[in-house]
Amino acid sequence: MNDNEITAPTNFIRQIIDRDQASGKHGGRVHTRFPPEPNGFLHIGHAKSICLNFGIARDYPGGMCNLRFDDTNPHKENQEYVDAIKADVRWLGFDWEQRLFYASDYFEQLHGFAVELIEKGLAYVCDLSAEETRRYRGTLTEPGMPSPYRERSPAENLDLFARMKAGEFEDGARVLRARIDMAAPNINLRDPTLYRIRHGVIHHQTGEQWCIYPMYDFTHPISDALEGITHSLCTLEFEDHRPLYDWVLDNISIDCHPQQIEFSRLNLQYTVVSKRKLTQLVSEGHVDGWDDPRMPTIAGLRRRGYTPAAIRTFCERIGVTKADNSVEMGILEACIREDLDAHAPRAMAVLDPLKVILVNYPEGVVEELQAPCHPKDEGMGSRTLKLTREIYIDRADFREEANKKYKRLVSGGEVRLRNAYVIRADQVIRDAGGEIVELRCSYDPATLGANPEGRKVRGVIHWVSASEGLPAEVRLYDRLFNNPTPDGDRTVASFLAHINPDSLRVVRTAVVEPSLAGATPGEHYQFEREGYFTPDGRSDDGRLVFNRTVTLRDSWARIEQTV
RNA sequence: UGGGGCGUCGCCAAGCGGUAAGGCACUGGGUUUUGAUCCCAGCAUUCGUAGGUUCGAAUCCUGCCGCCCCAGCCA
Repeated sequence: MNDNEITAPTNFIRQIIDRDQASGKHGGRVHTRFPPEPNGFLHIGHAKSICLNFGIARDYPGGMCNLRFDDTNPHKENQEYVDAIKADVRWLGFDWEQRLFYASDYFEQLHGFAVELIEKGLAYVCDLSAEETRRYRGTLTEPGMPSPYRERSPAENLDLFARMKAGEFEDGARVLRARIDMAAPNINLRDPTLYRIRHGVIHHQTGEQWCIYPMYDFTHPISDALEGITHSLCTLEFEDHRPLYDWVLDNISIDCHPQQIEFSRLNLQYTVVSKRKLTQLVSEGHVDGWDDPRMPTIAGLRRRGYTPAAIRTFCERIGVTKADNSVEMGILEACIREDLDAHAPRAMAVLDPLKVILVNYPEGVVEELQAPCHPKDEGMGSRTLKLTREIYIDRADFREEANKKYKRLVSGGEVRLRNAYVIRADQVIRDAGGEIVELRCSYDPATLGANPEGRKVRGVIHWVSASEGLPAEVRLYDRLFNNPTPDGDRTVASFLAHINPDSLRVVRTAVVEPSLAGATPGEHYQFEREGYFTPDGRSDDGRLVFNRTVTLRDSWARIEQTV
């Protein structure tokens, strides 16, 4: 393989499409769709589907991808979710152009196809209760029993279905069912429900126009066909539904038959990617909302400081297969570090301040120093640092004694202040309790942009002026769960048992360099030696607030443990 | 014990009968005013397993084992 060759995304679905293109299937068209149900926020698993569907549309000549809300269950859905989903898809960098659809756009047509099935004797109105229906369905190993209403005439079914639509029956009193095979080994084919009655709900798109709502298995294939979808991509759990998808299209008068292809959903370690569980985290207050930076939602990742490019890279890296998977967080983290390392301007922030007085530095002087915003990208310009007699360094960057592996400040030792001078620790000041409260250091005026002669400094540490620095609140996030598969543990009652109590640490004492005064949400910074951070508005008392996106890789952490 | 899927390095994943890509992680070494980045090197005689077909099998066939999904008037 050539060095410069970029491996284009390849997966079994694209291979199928390649073959279809070669054979002229679908007239050479490639048309996909992303069909979320607006009953929650999009999460990283949806991002995989979005990147797959929109990515295919982008990469094939004339390819298109629709955004379609699968809104057939008004009970759980609402406009807030519709709006959030649209915003998230756009933010991820994808465009459905003029093709924004709702399954509810097709309610009239769907109804017409249901009537057609009834007329053909392929659907019937069933009066069994939900409970009875379940009993009649049989089990995984035993065939079901035909409903007593299965042999109703088309005329009677037509009449009953019309009255269902007219609102004559209560919720649950009757349903419309496909008439397929009650003994089918595939349970989905045992006369599945096509329509149910739902009174008193206001659908976010159709209001109170309907009191009967079509089921997914009936709606989805028809919606796909109506939109001219060529490849209908969905997750593995729908594999068993494919015969039904095909049955619907084979038995109604429609001239398009998309191909359903299933792929495995994403499982991300140390989190949950199930809308039900994410909803529970939000509704029970375990997190602050759908956009809590610990959530694997698109909104949460955005607020955490993830970029669309990083998420897209991630989706490309994890690939698309039919194998069950459990993706390590490390892959997602590597993607965001890669993006931010190249694009985030650098800054200095001290999270756990320890005051340092530069005893030989003049009082009252504010020295302006220029520092590059990026060590490798001069185009990113520079910012002004302000050095004063009193500064802060991080408590972890000083030790009274340490072996040679410790490359920071030690008593009597020298270290460089990043982008500034070399200093030497001369004296440690303690409070009554013996805790170190201040360091007296001397700086070497000859070391600005130059190494000291004849000596070697141990390392480089970051700092912020005590008087010129800005107070800030920094939120340090960790994994939301302390178990790699919180929802796969059958020994606990609920995945909630694995919530990490330390997933959020709020640091209110941080001080950041003055150039960050105008930092705004949506920006990304690398706080040197600390990690990547993104502004998150202001605290109640007006302090800057930063969310930690991800730490820097830290090989010292490992070394330190072995010392 | 019905039906549908899946099993290639710690994780993800190429491979599609010609003799195991790549990424993440990990381990060494180099550069470095971020213990970051970057660079260089190492990291599956083996593809769930047992047979078979073949000059040749991760790729084809058969058996076995393991894991996932399905009994909503959810999607």
